[in-house]
Amino acid sequence: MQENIINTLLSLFDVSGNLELLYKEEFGDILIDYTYTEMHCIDCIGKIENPNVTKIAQTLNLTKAAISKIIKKLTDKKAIETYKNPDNKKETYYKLTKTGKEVFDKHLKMHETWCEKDKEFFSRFSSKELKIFSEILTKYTNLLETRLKNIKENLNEKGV
Amino acid sequence: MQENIINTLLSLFDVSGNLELLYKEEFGDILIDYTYTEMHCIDCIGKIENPNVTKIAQTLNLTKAAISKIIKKLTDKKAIETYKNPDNKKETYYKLTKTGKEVFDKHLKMHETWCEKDKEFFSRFSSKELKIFSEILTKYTNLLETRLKNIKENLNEKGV
DNA sequence: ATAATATTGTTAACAGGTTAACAATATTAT
DNA sequence: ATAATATTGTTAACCTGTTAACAATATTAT
Repeated sequence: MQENIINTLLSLFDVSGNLELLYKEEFGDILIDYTYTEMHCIDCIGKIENPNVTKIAQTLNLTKAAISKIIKKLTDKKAIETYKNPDNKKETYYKLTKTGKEVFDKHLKMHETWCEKDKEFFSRFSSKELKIFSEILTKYTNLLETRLKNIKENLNEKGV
Repeated sequence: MQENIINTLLSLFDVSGNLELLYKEEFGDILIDYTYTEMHCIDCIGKIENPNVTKIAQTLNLTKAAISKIIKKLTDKKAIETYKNPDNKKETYYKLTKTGKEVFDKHLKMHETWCEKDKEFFSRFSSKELKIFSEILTKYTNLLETRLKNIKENLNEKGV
């Protein structure tokens, strides 16, 4: 049984590497002008408080260098614009333009559609079953997340 | 509840994008001379029958171009060598050298260690709970796998 | 106050993948 | 048999991310 679960998890990991493909075929029309990451960056900018390169990078689990480049593209596409805090000359913040807001809304809609599909799938199971599933899944995910976080912190410390 | 599960799945997908990091910190010493994909390529060559670029690509869910490059590196590192079927001038097959076999064995060992850790985690739950978890996880994974397969087939057809 | 340290965001160089075009060989249809 | 089609594996050009080095600014310790 456990062997079984572990193999299934590996398959799931494998599939998840191609989530972008699923997304594209589902929402290709909307995604035409923005890449997967660009859209998530827009989502992030629309959601967090005073987003700057560093915060976005942390949220999306990417490097600042990567975000820096994406920001440039989004600026060129006029999806975002910058603003500053007069007390801080170092940090630059971003907000959505009208265009950016439209993309943001479309993405929200996509996300909902995605969730609907998943919900339909899960509605087949009893709430008791779902509770058990959710509990184990959450604990397993937390385990991996914790391990990852530790590794990343260690890497940073070594960097110092 | 379902919302909850969906979000957890998204977190898990996110983590799974960094599996390589977990692997590296766990098995860094062994991985020093071979990248994550190179190792999986070696694993593949050790496991499948008459492996050629095409088969390996299918197994690892990568393009032939990617495998072609990795094959070159593994050949340079003397981890693999080629052989031919006298009846077929087109296909080239690969097998592990002694060095390659050593890497293969190490990888098997790593995989076992990985499984042990997971098993330890799952041993906390009752077999009834695990059964439910396994069932839902398998069905969900199959759903995604099927959807992905269809998309990839469609892409190929468009290519024709 | 000032020196030491840390943080922010950019850039160049690189890594590892993709797509598209291709030559060589195999397979299929006629 | 031969022509049309498909498959194999390589390559060049590209894309998206990373690491490492950096200038500019903020923060902290003395």
